[in-house]
Amino acid sequence: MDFNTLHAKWQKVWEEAGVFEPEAGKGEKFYLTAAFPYPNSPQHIGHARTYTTTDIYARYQRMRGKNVLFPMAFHVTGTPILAMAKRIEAKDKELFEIFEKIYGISPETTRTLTEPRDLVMFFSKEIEAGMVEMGYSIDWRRKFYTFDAVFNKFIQWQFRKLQEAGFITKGSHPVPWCPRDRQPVGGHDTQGDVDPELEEVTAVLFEAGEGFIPTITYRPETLPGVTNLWVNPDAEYVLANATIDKRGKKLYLTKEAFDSLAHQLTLQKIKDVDAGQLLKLEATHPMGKRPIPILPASFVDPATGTGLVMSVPAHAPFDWLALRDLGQLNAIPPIQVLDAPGFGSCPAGELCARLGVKNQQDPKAEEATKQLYKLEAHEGKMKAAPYAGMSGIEAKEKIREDLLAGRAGSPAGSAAHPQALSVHILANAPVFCRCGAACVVKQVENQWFIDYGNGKWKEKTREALAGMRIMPAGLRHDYEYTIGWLRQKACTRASGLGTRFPFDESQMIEALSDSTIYMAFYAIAHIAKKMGAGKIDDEFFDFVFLGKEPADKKKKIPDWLDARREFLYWYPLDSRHSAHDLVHNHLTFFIFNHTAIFEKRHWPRQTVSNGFVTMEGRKMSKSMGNILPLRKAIAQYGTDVIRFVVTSSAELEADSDFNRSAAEGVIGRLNMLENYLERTMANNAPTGRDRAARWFYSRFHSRLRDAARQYENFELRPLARALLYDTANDLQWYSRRSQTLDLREFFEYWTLMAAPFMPHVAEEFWARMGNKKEHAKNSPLAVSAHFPSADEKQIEPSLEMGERHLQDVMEDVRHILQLLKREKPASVTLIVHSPWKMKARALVAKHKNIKSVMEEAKKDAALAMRQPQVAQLAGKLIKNIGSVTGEALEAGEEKRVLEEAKEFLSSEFGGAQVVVLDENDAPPALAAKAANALPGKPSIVIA
RNA sequence: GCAGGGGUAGCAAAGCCUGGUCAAAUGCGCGGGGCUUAGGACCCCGUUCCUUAGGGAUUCAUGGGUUCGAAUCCCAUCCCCUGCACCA
Repeated sequence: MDFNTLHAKWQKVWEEAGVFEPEAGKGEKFYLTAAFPYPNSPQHIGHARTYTTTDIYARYQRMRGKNVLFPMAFHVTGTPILAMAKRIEAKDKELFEIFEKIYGISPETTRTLTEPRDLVMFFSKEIEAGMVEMGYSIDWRRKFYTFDAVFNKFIQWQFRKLQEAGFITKGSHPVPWCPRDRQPVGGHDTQGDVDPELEEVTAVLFEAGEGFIPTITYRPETLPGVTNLWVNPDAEYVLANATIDKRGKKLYLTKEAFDSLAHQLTLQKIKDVDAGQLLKLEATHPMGKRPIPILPASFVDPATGTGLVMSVPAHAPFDWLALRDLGQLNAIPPIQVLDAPGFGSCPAGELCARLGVKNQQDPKAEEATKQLYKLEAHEGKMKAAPYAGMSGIEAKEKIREDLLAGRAGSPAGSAAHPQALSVHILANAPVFCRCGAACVVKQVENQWFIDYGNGKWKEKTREALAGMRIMPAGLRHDYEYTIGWLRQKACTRASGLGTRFPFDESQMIEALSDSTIYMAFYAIAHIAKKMGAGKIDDEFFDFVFLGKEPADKKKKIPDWLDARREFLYWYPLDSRHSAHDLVHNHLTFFIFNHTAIFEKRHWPRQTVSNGFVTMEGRKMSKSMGNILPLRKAIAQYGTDVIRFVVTSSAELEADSDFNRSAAEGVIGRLNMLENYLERTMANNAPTGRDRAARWFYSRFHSRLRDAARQYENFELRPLARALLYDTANDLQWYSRRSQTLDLREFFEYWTLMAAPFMPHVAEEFWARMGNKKEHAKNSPLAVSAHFPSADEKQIEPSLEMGERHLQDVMEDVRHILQLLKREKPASVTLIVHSPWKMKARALVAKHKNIKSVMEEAKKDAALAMRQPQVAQLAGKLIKNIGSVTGEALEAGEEKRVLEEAKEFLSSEFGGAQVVVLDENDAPPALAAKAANALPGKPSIVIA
């Protein structure tokens, strides 16, 4: 089959028939959407997973007779496209290389894409073409871009609604920041695409000299154990005035720390301070007011934190090592704060000794630190009041709180000055901006938020969630958890494409905030586009989405009514699809915002999240260069093959793998099916339903029976397996077993069963079978045919069991031949057990112990007369009790199966004579053998 | 740290909820055979170890437990993966 001509051929037919352009109001609707793409590069096979899953569902629902709407648009909001355009303008070598090597875009083409809008149009066209080639049943009439003027109006309306509801707030907020570009940095702005990670830490303030020495720590709970502070003797320090809570406070910092922290604290330099001067000072412990000496240490990095470090030698291996290196361990004895199991009064020292850590430069010091932190956090018990008895983790939180409130160590709990500051750092520092500057943390003022922390809103969202179907079901917990911890979400940025923030037009609404209710916009997108942005205002949206009458009734022109009708018809959204990484943000925001804006009857009904796609078992990444662009894959393997592999090689929630051999396996089986179809259509195939044919149809119809449920529940992997692999194996067995080839009925049903997965192949098969169908309900096109239900009359479990029995017997015969090292036996005699053995088997299955079996056996004439044999048989059966509890072939059926298969068995065993006997009819010479026959296991005699 | 998922034969991956028919599906890989001038494709058989009659032994991260019986249930331990936001 030539897949490339196949998809073009049928897509044209579908387009002409307009099957993907549903009209509102026609019958029962089904509305589903998938997360729209961000067009900053062509899509790869990973993107195909979500869209194909969505499309399979759409096609299935269409075959259930629903009026299905599956629209698509482009999400151009945000900064990455701007950043990319800039890089192209700067002739960024790496980017040009990625475009050329991975996506096959020539440098000449790339060079022209310096305008963000051109970039968007270039890639969105590419993506759209790929989606069309994939056969997605999308209604493209509703396409839009999130920078379209009409869409801007819609989003501004949404934000005014949020504002009215009290969900928009303003405040300050820490962000990763490039001091040179004076812009926030995301992962796409950094060298090596590193995501800057923010972390909140505690800077403890020690009074010293003219002001305070701030030291940043992850372990405030060890503060009572501070014996000294560390200063890097080679670093340059400054004294700076910091404004904290509108009060000035003088802080000592390294120059590097000053430059970095100035972005999140209000700092003014007062003067330079020599490290030597600092070393002469003495600090005061914030909790006990005891004097703390200041000592030199080389391990202190001037660029990390404040460039000054507190020393807790009892619990921090580095501190202990540094003190030892200075020879000060005796002069400054460690102070124990936590009791840890297996350790004495100085865990850090003891651990360093155990691990043989040489000095503060030894890499093993790092390991010791990790080990000890982990142990003490969980199993450590605080010694000092008022924290005595708390674990390390509990104390950490408590002490931090007390320090920030200025009440640590003061029994009265009097809130004086804060004894510590909360500071953000880059946990994975150093991170460099593409411009080369090291990134810092900036406290952005006047930042706008959507307040997902609002309790009432959370409640409403939980209510919406409770009414939704979540696929896979296990993710419900994740949604609940996310709703719980969501707080204020920064919703604006200084730059980017998209929509201007209505309450501060200098700000742009960021990407996760303008994509929460756009599914409603699709419903009216084609009408809004026609009307134009100039004719659209808040009253329009109020009317269309909320049913609120405009002040001036004359505004309600037909377009308004049409839009309202479309919205009421399509909403609520029946199914929302995305990859599972969006559960924690987008999908939860989506539920939140629906409850904020829309009436309850318009809240969403379902979300479906799928895993990613790996390439030959490895994660796809630019750096590994193993990204397979979708359109390249289509050209190579064909649309339906990709659709099938990406959706069926793993459970919905797991990552699926795309690999050559899987794709080739699918192609091979499709070719085989096509081959069978040709033979079926050739009309000279011997028809008629022998035992093997009935077995085949029994199996097929039970699969078909399960298929509807599997489509509905996204059990695509087992469904796909049944559809292709198991069915192919059955076909092979059928054709090996039987002289007939009666597959017309199979193909009519199979084609429709496979159509959601492989619409092009299905359409082709459907057409080749002619326009008169003999079994399934006919329809001019498979795409709009009715999904068939199974013919349950053809499902015969005993037939399947019989065939299974035949295979078991064949396996046993083969095993024996192997042991005998024989290839061509002269004869194979199969001796079927006596009827009384079935009775005995039933008793064993019931009682599961010999004693009861024998008691029951006495009551049965046939068994009572041969008690010793019954006992022996029961003993044998009980040894393998599992095989007895299952169903067995009825009496007589076992022999019938073998009798009917004699000829087949003979040909399978090199023409041997095959004889089937009853145990009672066995000749005396075989009597001993015959006695071994068991239900389900005939005695086999090979000669 | 918090939350979630996982560790099964050479690899991938089912089975686990509802214990027994599980030496454990299926696909790939590998070995043998058939077909073929040969190769490929395709078909058949095999793929823990032992076994000249369909049998036996030891396996499902590790260690314990429950049970007549555990890959499946319970406890503990070790290891791996993902997300934790202002970023699409």
